Amino acid sequence: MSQNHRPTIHEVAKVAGVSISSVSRALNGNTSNTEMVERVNDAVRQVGYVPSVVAQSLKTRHTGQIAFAMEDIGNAAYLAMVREIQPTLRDVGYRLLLHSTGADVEDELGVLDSLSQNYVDGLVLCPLRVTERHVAALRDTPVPVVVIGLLPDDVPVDNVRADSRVGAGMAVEHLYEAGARRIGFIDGPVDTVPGHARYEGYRRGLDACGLPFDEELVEFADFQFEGGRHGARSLLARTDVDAILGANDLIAVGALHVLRELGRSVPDDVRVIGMDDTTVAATGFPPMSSVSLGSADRGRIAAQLLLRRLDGDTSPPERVTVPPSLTIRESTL
Amino acid sequence: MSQNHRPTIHEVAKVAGVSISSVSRALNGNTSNTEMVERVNDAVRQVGYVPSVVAQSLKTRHTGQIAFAMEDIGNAAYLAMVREIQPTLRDVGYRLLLHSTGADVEDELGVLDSLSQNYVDGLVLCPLRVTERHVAALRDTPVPVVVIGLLPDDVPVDNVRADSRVGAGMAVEHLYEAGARRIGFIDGPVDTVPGHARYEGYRRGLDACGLPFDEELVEFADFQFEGGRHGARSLLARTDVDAILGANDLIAVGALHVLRELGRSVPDDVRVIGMDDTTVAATGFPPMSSVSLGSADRGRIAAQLLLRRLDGDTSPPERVTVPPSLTIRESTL
DNA sequence: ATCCCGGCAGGAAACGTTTCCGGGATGTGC
DNA sequence: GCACATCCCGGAAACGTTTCCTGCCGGGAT
Repeated sequence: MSQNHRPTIHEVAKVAGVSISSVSRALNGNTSNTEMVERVNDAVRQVGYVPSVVAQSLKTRHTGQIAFAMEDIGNAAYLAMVREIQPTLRDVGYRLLLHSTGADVEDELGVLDSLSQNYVDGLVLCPLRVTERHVAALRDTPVPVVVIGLLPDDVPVDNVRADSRVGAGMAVEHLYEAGARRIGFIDGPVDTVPGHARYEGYRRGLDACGLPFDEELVEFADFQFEGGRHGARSLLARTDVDAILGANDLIAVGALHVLRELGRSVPDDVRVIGMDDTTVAATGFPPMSSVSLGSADRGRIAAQLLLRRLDGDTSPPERVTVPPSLTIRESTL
Repeated sequence: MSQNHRPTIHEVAKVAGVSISSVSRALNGNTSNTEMVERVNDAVRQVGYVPSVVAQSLKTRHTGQIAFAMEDIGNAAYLAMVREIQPTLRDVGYRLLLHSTGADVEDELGVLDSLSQNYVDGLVLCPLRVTERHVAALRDTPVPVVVIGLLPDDVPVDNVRADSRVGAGMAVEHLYEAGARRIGFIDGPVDTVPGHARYEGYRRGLDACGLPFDEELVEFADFQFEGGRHGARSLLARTDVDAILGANDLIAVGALHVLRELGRSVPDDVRVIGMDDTTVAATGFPPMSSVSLGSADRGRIAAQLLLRRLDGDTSPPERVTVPPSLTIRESTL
C-alpha cells in the first residue's frame, strides 16, 4: 500500500525524451532501433514503470484471462483438471479464473452470460446438466468455450468428454473376470449426467458378461463418502453381493468401510472398485482399484483446445473422447 | 462466437435518446428520475447491452478481481481454503484468480511483482518461505495483501496463521494420554515453514509430557503419501514405536499402510495421528485422528480481512491466529 | 416580475494503452 | 543533384466507461 500514483507510459516517454508511441513500440518489440529500445528500457527501470493490463486489455480487446467453471473445486475430478489447466495456461501467459458454481444451474448460466462482459478471453466449462438455455448461450458465445462433459452433437463448441459409460462397463467386466457374480452398484443421483451414464454402463457391463440385471443390486446415493456408507448399508441389508462398484471413489471407499464394519473381507469376500482414480482410492485400505476417467488428461486437452481457438483456429468444433482405463489395486485381486 | 460488435453505452444512449452520461448514471443508480431509468433499461434490453468490465476497471481503478496464490491447489489444506475464499468473495461480487506457483519461490515473487499491473484489487498469499524480497515486496504493495502463514511481526500486512506448533504439541499430548511412550514423528522437509513449526511442536509436546527426545524417532519425508510410506519404513526398520505422528494426513496415512503391511495393528499396537484433518483422514482405515489446523477458517478469515481493506479500512494490520483442535477417530482410541 | 437556487442532463475530459497516419529525415538509383 | 522509396518517430484517435463541469430549466422567495 504505497505511492498514490503509479507511473504511466507518459512518464516513461518524458524521461526517455521520446513519444509515448515510441515507448509502446519499444516495449512491444515493434521497433528495430536498438538505441531507442535501450533508452526506453532505461527510463522504464528508472521510473519503475509497469504497464497497466487493464488499459492494454481495453485497447487490444483481450484480457489474458481464462475462466474455468465447475460445480465444486472440492470434487477430486475437477481438482485434477485444474491442476493441469492452470500450468498449461500459465505457461503461455494466461491467468486462470475459478468459478465454483455450486449445485446451482442458475449460477452456471450466469457464468455463461457474464462472458459478454469481456473479462476473459475464453472459458472451460464443466456443466452439471445441459439445458436448452445452456445450448442457446453456447451457440452464440462472445468468446471461445470448451465444454468438458456430454454435449449435444449440434452445439458448435469444442468438447472433451470421458466415457464413463464404457468405464463402468469395464469395471463390471473386470469384477466378473475376478470371479464376481453378484455385483452391487452404488450410483450417484441418477438425474445427473455422470450418474445416468454410469448406470447405463453398469447395465451394459452386466449384459456383456451374461449376468442378469437385478434392481435389488442397485443403490443411489450422493457422490460422497457418507453417501457411499449409507448406500452400502442399505444394499447389504437388503441382499448379498460378492462385489461392489461405486460410481466414484468416495462412494466406493464408503462401501469399503461398511464392509469392514460388517466383518466382510475385501477382496476375499467382496471385491470393490471405484471410479475416477483419485487419491482416496490409492490411500484407502486396502488400496482400491478404480476406473480412471482421465480427468487430468481431459483438463489438459480442454486447455489446449481453447488455446488453439485463441490462436485463431477456426476449424470445425472438435470432439475428443478420453478413453477410460483400469487401475487395478488390491481391492479386486 | 458471434456478432462482431457488442453494443456499447453509446448505442444505448442513442436508442434511449439520451446522453451517455445519463445512461451511465441510470445504470449505476445515480439518478432519481425514474422515467429516465426506465427508458435506459428498455434501451439496454433492446440492444442487449452488457457493460465492459475492462473499460469500467480502467476508469474506476478497480477490477473486481482478487488473486489467491499458493504452492499447489492439489494440497488439501489449500483446497480447503479456496473452497471458503471463493464463495466469500463471490457473494460480494469479486472474481477469484488462482495462482499455483509450484515449488518455485521465483514464481511466488513474480505474483507479488505482477500486482503492479493492477489486474487485481487484492491478494491472498500463502508463501512457501518468507524471504527478504518477500518482505520488501509486501512492504509497499500496490494493493492490499493478506498473508496466510508465518510472517515477521514488522511486516505491515494482515496475517492469519495456524499454530501448527501448538497443534503438533497437542497431538503428542493426546498420544501420550492414550498411553503412548515412544512416539515416532514423520515430518515434512524441515526447511519449510510448516515442517519446522511441527518439528518444534513435536519437541515441546514431548517436553510437556516429560518424554525424552530421541532423534531416532524422527524421520523427514515429502508431504505426500509416498513420503509417508518411505518415512515409516525407515523409521520402523530402525526402531520401534507405539505411536506415530505424521506432519500431515497424507504422511500419516502412508504410515498407516506400512504398519498394516508389517502386521502391526492400529490403534492397538501403534496409534497414528495426522495433521490438517482432510478427507483422507476420515476415509483412511481405520478412520484416522488428525489435528485440524482450521484451513477452511483461515481461508474465510483471510478473505474477510481482505474485503475489509478493500472497503477502505485503514486500521493497523491485523494478526489472527486460528487455534488448532483435535479430531479424534479410531486410530488413536 | 425578477432574482436566485437547486436539480438535472449533456458535453467533454480522463483513465492508460495501442495503432493508424503523416511528415521529416535518410538512403538509393539514376 | 534530383526524384523517389523507405524508414522512424511523433501526434492523435480510439478502446468503453465514469465523472466533472457547465448550462438550462423550473420553482420559490422577494
